[in-house]
Amino acid sequence: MFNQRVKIKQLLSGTPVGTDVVVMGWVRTFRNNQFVALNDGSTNANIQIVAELGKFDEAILKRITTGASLKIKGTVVESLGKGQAVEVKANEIEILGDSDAEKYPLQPKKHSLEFLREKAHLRFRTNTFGSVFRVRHSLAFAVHQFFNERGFIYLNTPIITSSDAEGAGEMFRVTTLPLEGAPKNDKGEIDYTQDFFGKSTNLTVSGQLEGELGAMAFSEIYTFGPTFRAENSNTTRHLAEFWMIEPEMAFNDIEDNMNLAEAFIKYLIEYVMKHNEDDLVFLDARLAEEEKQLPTEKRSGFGLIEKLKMVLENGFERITYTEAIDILLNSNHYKKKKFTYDVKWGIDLQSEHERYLVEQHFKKPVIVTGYPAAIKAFYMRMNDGCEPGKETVAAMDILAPGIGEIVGGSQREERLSVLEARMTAMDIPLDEMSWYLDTRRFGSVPHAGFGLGFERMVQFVSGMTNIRDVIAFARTPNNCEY
RNA sequence: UCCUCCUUAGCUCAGUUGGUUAGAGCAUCUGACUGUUAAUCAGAGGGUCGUCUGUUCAAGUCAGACAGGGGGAGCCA
Repeated sequence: MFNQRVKIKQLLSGTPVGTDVVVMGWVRTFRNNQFVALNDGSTNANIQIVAELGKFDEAILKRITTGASLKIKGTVVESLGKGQAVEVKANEIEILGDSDAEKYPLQPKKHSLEFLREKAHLRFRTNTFGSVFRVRHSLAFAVHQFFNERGFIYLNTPIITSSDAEGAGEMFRVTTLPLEGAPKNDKGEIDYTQDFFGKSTNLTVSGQLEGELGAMAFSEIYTFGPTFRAENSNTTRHLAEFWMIEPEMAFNDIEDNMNLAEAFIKYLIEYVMKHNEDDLVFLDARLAEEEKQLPTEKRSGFGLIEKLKMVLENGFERITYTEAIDILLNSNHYKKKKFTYDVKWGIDLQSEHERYLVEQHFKKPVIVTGYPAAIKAFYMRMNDGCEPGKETVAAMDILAPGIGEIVGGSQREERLSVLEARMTAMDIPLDEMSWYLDTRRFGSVPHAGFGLGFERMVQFVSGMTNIRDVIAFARTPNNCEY
């Protein structure tokens, strides 16, 4: 058996002095021809390997370069140096893989995130991305644990869909038809009956509609999978391929929905604070360093861990859309005409408005409910007793400081006639959506759900400002390396 | 897609009003040192100044187009 090694995280957290160990990892630095800082990704902390002078061949020592992989047999000893409590005194050094020092792009120094983005295949070996992706893993694990503890069924909704009624964004087409000379029908349009599925298909933009079908049997389900949007979005918070978590709960209304979403976000944060303390401490310091470079007015004013604690300790502010508009209209910001976009009832809130509410006014996450029906999707439940012309739906968005919309959800329209009327008004073909409408025909119940953008959650918890730095291989317009 | 800024050594960046042979730190290589902590010290190599076109006696520097990237907006999660 090759692998009898001890992971560095475990080694550093209490392997007794005097133990013989096997350690493997990649060289971060090699100092003084004697001291190797070795890292295996289990933690940002390195184990110091000591190669005593004269004990090893010069030829072997020459091959210990940044990025090379080593297998070390040695003994755990108390360190004579100051930087670490223990170190491994090497008896055997095996070079598993060489790393040409002239070509290896990562140096023991600070690199820009932009540079590392172009070296996405190697950036996992840096402290920042080590921490980010360990935090991402913990968040993913916590997602499953949270729902599992509450009896939710993990439902895998399809990646390829024929439904194009969702309206969540531009879609990527899935086809096996040739680009040149695709078969045409009598109308001169591409004949999708000859395509692989016998119809036009796309990559999913949301698993929600299928998720609702599951909720109508299991009571509570969640999805957690990749989602695709072919929007030409070039921002720090959009990806063409991203991961989304979409719980859907029967016998739940909009308030239950908000309660669950808030509990969920807090659970995720709490989990990471408990299991990734070292990584958060590192990311906290990294963010503080980054913010030092910013002009004062762009700084968040508090640290990463401080922010996460504040979210855990304080409830999310809950306001209606109408209240949000009033707050904006009464703000000095508005009176001094500092908003680029005008504020009045009926508009979709612009990011500057959301940011004002979250970052200036409340200074904590805000849940906005009761949006105008005209600006929201067909499946959201019409609120009863609205003033004519001011119809609202039971929608809710959770806005987070620095990220903006992190959750979008709603109570769904369970009344068949109301839903059909809305779909007709919005030109959504009822016959194609018959399978969806069946949920309202056969034992319809009040139900609700939401979508949480996983990468935005990772951004929020890690403090990374660009979404491309919290997914392993980012897909954005004009960028599909690896 | 729109607005805006940027592109000089492997990386991070200087480069004055257009003017001789384009610099620094880190990295790399060579040597020294040997309990170092992004080791230190000495020396060396390393550049089609994003690409193309133009203005000019002369362009890293000025202008235009294109490409790539950052930030912001819209769309949203």
